[in-house]
Amino acid sequence: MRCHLYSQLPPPQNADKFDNIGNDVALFHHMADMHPRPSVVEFTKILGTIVQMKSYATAIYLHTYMESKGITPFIVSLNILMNCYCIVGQMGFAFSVIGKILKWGYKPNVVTLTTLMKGLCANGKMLDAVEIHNNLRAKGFQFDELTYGTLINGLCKNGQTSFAIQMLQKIDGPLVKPNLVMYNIVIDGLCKDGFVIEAHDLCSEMIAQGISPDTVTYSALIYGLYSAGKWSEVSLFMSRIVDQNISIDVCTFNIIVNALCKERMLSEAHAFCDVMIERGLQPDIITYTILMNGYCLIDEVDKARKLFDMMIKRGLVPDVWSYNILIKGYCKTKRVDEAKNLFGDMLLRNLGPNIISCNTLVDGFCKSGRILDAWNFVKEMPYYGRPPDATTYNILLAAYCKIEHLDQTNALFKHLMERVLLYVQGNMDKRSTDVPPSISNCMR
DNA sequence: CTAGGGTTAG
Repeated sequence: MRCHLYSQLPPPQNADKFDNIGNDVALFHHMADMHPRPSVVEFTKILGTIVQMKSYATAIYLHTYMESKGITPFIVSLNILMNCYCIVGQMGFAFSVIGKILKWGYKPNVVTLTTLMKGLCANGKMLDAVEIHNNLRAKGFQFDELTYGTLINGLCKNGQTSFAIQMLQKIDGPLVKPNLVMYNIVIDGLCKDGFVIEAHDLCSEMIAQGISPDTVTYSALIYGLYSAGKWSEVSLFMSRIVDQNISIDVCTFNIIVNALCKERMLSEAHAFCDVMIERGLQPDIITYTILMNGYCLIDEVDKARKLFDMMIKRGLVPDVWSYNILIKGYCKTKRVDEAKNLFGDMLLRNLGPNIISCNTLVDGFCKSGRILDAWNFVKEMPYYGRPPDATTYNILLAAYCKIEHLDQTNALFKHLMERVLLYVQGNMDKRSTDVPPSISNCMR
């Protein structure tokens, strides 16, 4: 079976990004053959550029290549290598970089250890990170403010906000002091945990310490206040921001606009966008997506579509999220064919889909009573690079049970159960290999 | 002179 939507896919739009990396790789190879050879600092600069472009595997490869060419790495290039292994989740290799550092006669420095700890925090080894800190601290190793920022963030993101607060209070020494970034992380953590009052108190404490809140602080607090339904406080903040001309960025505006949209206050949301534009800030793709979501929430899909088209006219490239919101809006108002058209549009422009786009459509077909269309679409999904997952089968089963009152002799139901069984078995054999590698690389 | 910490939408 072949799907024509898939065969019409244009070449990947990030092709020139690959070219840039290709240039860097070629330059790196070329430099390795030059006489006299450039210093390791020059090689390291290229590694840094490649890491900036998030091509961690390439950076790892080039460092290995460098070593094979007899170029002695130094502490900075090894720290970059450590960071790459941490980001791709290869913590075993990350630890082996410590061995390399010692082998070449260097000592792991504060950057090495901070990078390693960040990797541990991000890969479910929070306790190991804290333990490394405690052990080395007991031996007199001096960490800096970036280390504590990393650890405090790790604690908050791993559901240990109270521990993070303890750490924040404990580090108040002559060499390392709590700074704005640390406070912002904890304030955000408290807000996300639903402790808005405590977050607000911590903010006051921070101000008392002589640290002024910035746009990140305001973002976290406003997000927390509106999540907790504290609307009078949110509007207090908003009017303070407008009256005192407090400098905030697009991100903070987006949080406010989102809060207004969730409350179905679309005209107020538009008014806030105007304030934003008056202050010289351009609405970005997230602003548009938030507004579109607001219109879909009140079933005004055509207004959402208008915004979508306007956004494209302004030269912004929609992403898979903005498509998904509009697809969901069409499905919700039982205009599934328009949703499917948009889905095809997304495919042709090579901007998706992801599994959520697919499941939204499946759900849309089901909710419109078109279970056969839903089923046919599920069969197409592997050709879009998104084979059905557990959610897909949940949607189908729920819809089926509702419509057919669980007639177990029905052929479609039998077929569906077979597929569910296959899916479960497949996941037992090889977890997380849902996406075939061939077409998954252009998806997000 | 090259390396390490924080915020937003489904």
